[in-house]
Amino acid sequence: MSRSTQREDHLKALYALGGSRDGESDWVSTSQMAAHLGVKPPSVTAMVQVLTELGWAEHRPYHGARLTHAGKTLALSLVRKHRLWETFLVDRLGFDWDEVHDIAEQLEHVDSVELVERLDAFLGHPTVDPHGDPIPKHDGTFHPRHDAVLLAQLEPARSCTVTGVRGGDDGTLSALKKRGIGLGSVLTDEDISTLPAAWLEQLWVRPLTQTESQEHG
Amino acid sequence: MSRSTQREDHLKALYALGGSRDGESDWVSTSQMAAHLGVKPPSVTAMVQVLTELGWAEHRPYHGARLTHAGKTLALSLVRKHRLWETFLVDRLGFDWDEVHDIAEQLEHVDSVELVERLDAFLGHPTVDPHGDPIPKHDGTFHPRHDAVLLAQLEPARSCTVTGVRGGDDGTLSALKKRGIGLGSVLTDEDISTLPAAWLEQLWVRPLTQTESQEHG
DNA sequence: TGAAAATGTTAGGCGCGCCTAAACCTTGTG
DNA sequence: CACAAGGTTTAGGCGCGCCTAACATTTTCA
Repeated sequence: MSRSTQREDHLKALYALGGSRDGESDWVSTSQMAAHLGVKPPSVTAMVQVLTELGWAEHRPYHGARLTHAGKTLALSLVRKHRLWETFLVDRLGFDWDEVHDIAEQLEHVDSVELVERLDAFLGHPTVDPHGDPIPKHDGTFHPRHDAVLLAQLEPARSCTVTGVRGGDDGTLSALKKRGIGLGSVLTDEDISTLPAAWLEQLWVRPLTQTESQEHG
Repeated sequence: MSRSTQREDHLKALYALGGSRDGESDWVSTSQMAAHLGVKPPSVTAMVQVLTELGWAEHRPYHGARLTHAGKTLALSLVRKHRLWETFLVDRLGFDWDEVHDIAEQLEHVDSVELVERLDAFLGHPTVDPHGDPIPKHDGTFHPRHDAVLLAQLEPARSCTVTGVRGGDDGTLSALKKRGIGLGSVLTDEDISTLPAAWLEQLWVRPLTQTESQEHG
């Protein structure tokens, strides 16, 4: 890996585990990060110290680390790259959505601003990736996830359409694929009751309007 | 860089400097490789020893190294990846041919057989890259460079069309671009006499037929 | 509240790829 | 044919990211 690949991965972990809020990022423990990255905690401590020196994170020993504003900007640019590549792999190369994560992981570390911007244009400036996750724009802002709620929060006896998958490890994705569930799939009340409970917290959905429901009645 | 990126780079250097022949590869000195790779000779010696243990190269101490058959197969698959990515960057993303080498260099180390094959299909199974260099097929064979000769070998007073650039460092490529020379450019006898002498050994061309010449008369 | 358990950091060591310096061929020439 | 000159390999050391073991702090709960 290039000198900075590991830094980038730690930055992304910090973002993934604590950085989602609009305002400040949450404090994240080094063991959380270690688990996420497949590495032991002392390695994370060392790396977090490097990130701190670079001005990308703050570290409160024994309490955790979080991104600075600069770090968050950088993390967003990595997320952007990752999601653009996933979009390319699925939309243009025909991969299934559960096959692209590892490849995108590698592609995202390719260092060229020009490449990202041209890829974005080539793909038609997409706003969501194949898992329904929003793609940050060049300036770090998002197209927000409009009407979507987690399936668990959906009002009872309501049909809905799938707009995204939270977390999105390849195992879950391929299980979803096996049941024929993808972006845009419509789930009726009955469908929902047969789903594994774990998925209730993972599926982003948009409630269907009356008229839409009737079309699928 | 991933653990094997360096191995791959040494393999490619070995191929680039000595492995072009159809039969056996030529012996290449460690200093040649070092210069090519931008490292010092002792580093190359160490790496060549690793490649030897892996069965990808042979090493005659104080004389040089060369690829084994297995090593050559691997090197060809790297060349294939590199040229497919260059094709993608130029044909699909609209890069100029002198901008793509460094990016392709990074992309080529992405590890996924499936990715390469899908990229190949997406590009329509191209046989030459944007510099006119042939793209090895999956099985390691080439579409040979049919009628092409080096410009230096062109019979006098003959017009020709450019089919490739040998070597192809970005400096030469951008100089060619500045003079409006690209793949498919037609060079008349007069054009040729005004070119820098160095280019005579770098440009692959195909002589024009009588009829073709008249069209450009 | 104060010890045990859980969590986090520091110390020290390892592999990898790189370097410089020193020892080692090979080759070309007197 | 010996020896100087040049290129090549071996020796030894460094930075980076990772590990385990030992030490420090926070948290939990009797």
